[in-house]
Amino acid sequence: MAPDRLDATFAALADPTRRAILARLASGQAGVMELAKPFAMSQPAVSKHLKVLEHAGLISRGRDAQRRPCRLEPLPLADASGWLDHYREVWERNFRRLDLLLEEMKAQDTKTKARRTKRPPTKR
Amino acid sequence: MAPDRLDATFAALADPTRRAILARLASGQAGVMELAKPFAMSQPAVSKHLKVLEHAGLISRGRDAQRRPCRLEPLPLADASGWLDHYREVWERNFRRLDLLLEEMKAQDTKTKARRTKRPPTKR
DNA sequence: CACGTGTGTAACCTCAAAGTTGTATAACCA
DNA sequence: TGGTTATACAACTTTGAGGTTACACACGTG
Repeated sequence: MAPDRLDATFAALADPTRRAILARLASGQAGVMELAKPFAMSQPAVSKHLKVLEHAGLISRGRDAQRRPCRLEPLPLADASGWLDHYREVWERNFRRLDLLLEEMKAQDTKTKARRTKRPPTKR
Repeated sequence: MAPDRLDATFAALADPTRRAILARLASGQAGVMELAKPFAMSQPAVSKHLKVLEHAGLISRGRDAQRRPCRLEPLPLADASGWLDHYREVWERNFRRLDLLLEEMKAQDTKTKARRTKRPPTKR
């Protein structure tokens, strides 16, 4: 799973227009005009979004006369999902191990020690 | 789950430096200097990345003397993961229903019909 | 108090993303 | 053939992301 691939996938997903396009494509393939209709934006703009999605491997395109229908390509979604799940799992394992608490205790200890060695010239 | 929130989350995850920071934080909280060490980049640059992550709600920050330790905040990860899983599921359901195949058959039929009505003046 | 350390902020540069309009290409339709 | 439809491409503008350096501020230490 190349990092560049994840870069492209997450960057593609960061735009609400592109997520909406993917959502639409989840219910079947569609042409550019059909995809562009719901958006207050020109057709070239949508074509650019499609190019981004295609470059990220999230969609692929076919031919039907002068139309270039788009279809969803779920593998990059699976990769991204895998990355997220991996780190969520790691985090939860660490949370269960109470590493966080231990680190906070250590920090607290350091602070206390520091305060202790600093006390002498203060009020009293 | 507001769309802006997903925007911020995915945008934050689109940068390899930030993903690496999150990976590091998965094994416990850390200060800015500690996080900056592995990267060929200045401390302010790392601070900017941390600001992005914090704004996306992916990390939160505490106080330990002059240090501002960062800790992973997994909820946005769960949201993003949920979005991905949802659309993967929808896509797979559609795939099982063979919608794709049906649409391709329909397209094929249209093309055939068109070719049929166009034939007359051609060879034969 | 003076100093070093850890961080945040400001001003700046560069580049690419996201949109626009206008035009070209390609396939169907009359 | 000429016209319409679906799409791509090119050139341009604006905005923001990601990096830099220089500097300010807060806090613990000698």
